[in-house]
Amino acid sequence: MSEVRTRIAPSPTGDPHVGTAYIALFNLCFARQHNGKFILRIEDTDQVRSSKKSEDDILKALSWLGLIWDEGPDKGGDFGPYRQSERSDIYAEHVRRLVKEGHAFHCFCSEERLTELRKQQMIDKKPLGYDGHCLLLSEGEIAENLNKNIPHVIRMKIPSEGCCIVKDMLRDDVSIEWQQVDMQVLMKSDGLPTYHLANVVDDHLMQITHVIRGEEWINSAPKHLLLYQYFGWEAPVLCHMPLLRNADKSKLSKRKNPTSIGYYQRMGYLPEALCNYLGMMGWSMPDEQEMFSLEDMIKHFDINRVSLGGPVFDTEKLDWLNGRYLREILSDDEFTQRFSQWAFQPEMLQAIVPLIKQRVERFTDIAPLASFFFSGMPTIDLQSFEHKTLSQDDSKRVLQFIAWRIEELEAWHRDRIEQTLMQLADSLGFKIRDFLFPVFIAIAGSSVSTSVIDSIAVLGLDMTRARLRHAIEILGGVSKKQLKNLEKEYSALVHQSEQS
RNA sequence: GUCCCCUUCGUCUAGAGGCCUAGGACACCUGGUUUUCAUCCAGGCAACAGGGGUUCGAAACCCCUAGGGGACGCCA
Repeated sequence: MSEVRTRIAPSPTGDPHVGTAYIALFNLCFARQHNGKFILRIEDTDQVRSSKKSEDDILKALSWLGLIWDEGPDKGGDFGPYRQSERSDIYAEHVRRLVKEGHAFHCFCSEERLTELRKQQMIDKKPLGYDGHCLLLSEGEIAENLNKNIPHVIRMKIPSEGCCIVKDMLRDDVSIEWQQVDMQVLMKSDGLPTYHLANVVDDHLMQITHVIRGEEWINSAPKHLLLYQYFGWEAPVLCHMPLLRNADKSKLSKRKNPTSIGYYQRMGYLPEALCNYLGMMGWSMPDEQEMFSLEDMIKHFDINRVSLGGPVFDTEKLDWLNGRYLREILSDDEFTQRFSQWAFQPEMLQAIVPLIKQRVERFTDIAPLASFFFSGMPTIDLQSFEHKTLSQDDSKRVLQFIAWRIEELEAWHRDRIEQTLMQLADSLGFKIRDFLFPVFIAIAGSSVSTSVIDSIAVLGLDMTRARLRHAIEILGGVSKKQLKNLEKEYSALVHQSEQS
């Protein structure tokens, strides 16, 4: 049998996600266990949302966790380039081939038509998907449309009947009717491929033998399998892992949980502890040992020990594990070293110094003033939020709106944050000073502190959101009913500001 | 709405028809150690979603029901 090759294929559209690390870990273990290779490929075909910054962050985060790849955009390999944006020609060529061989077709349908179509399908209680409108176009009409430069996409053809059997390493064969499968867009109107096409082409060209990915992909597996068939390629073995969950069992999301790897780094978790913890999500060592290194995991890895129930990503056990690493594994010297590495990161200090410099008279003033940058959640209670004009409900509302507002920011820059907060204060009709009061408490634990906007910029999205959420909980939390009302008010607010 | 997947203590899990009166761990509670606290140690609480089969025997295999989740984008 040929060499085992697995891959992780993150899309650089935000902060590095623990889910990415989770899937990377299992791909890495599987590959290593079979003396195979583990590949990192960047799926940046979404031109609008992808960024180089995010790509760099992902590479850094995975390295920090010790999840090292053998081939990737930064270290090359025999099957490059490993960044999909650099492989456009390859996809274009493959799409041409599919069209020529009659497996794919041009589609000139407008967005409006598609939206309308979906609406109608919903009413008719039919599966949602493309209706094959452009399939009826004659060659002449297609040529004419192309000549006129009408924007178009390429869609794949799907058998009209029968069903597709998806084999999976972890479960029984999954059978999905072709009628349920959409005529997926393979190439967007910007000429770039969609995930489905790029993924299949790359996995084949990069000789990936085992695709270990999240369960969310099961339903699109038929499309992928069909593409392999169209191309006449052998499909890799598929394996769909359970999804990491929020406490309410929904798919792990940043709205309900901190999901960025950077957050856990900043919260003072050791990479080996986080890695260990991810390893016990849906998997266990044969002897049920709970503390194990990446090497241990690779050595004893058995993909069949993956259990299918979606594990709740609950940090209580991570806390306990991390504590054990800290006090049982690290020697005093190592502890010292690791702690100073964590605490004295030049980047972080350089960001903080300008904020505190003008407020100190001695170095001893620094710790009390800046400790909140290095802490987890601030110690605050209901009394902390007492204010002469702002009620606790006001505070709660302000914090909730800010939490929602900042997650919509496309870039995390001080000025953007400031602008956003000012706008929000304005549209809520609060004085800036009053408006920022609960924010100070939530972020710094005190209203006597460095600029809260700069502090937010330094702390980052996930840490900020975690503190806002923490503060909201202290203020009594938000009931379902309240949440509904707040959401209503919020969307009205956003609507209003969009119009002005 | 349509389809797909999943279901063991609150949480992570063990369990491959008899070792199951269901084991371990976190959390929680109690006690001990400790000048305090933490650590550490000892103990306790706590689950096979429900119903029907198959079988001498079911947590495990099959069916139904319920619950949860996911997918249904020119996002990945």
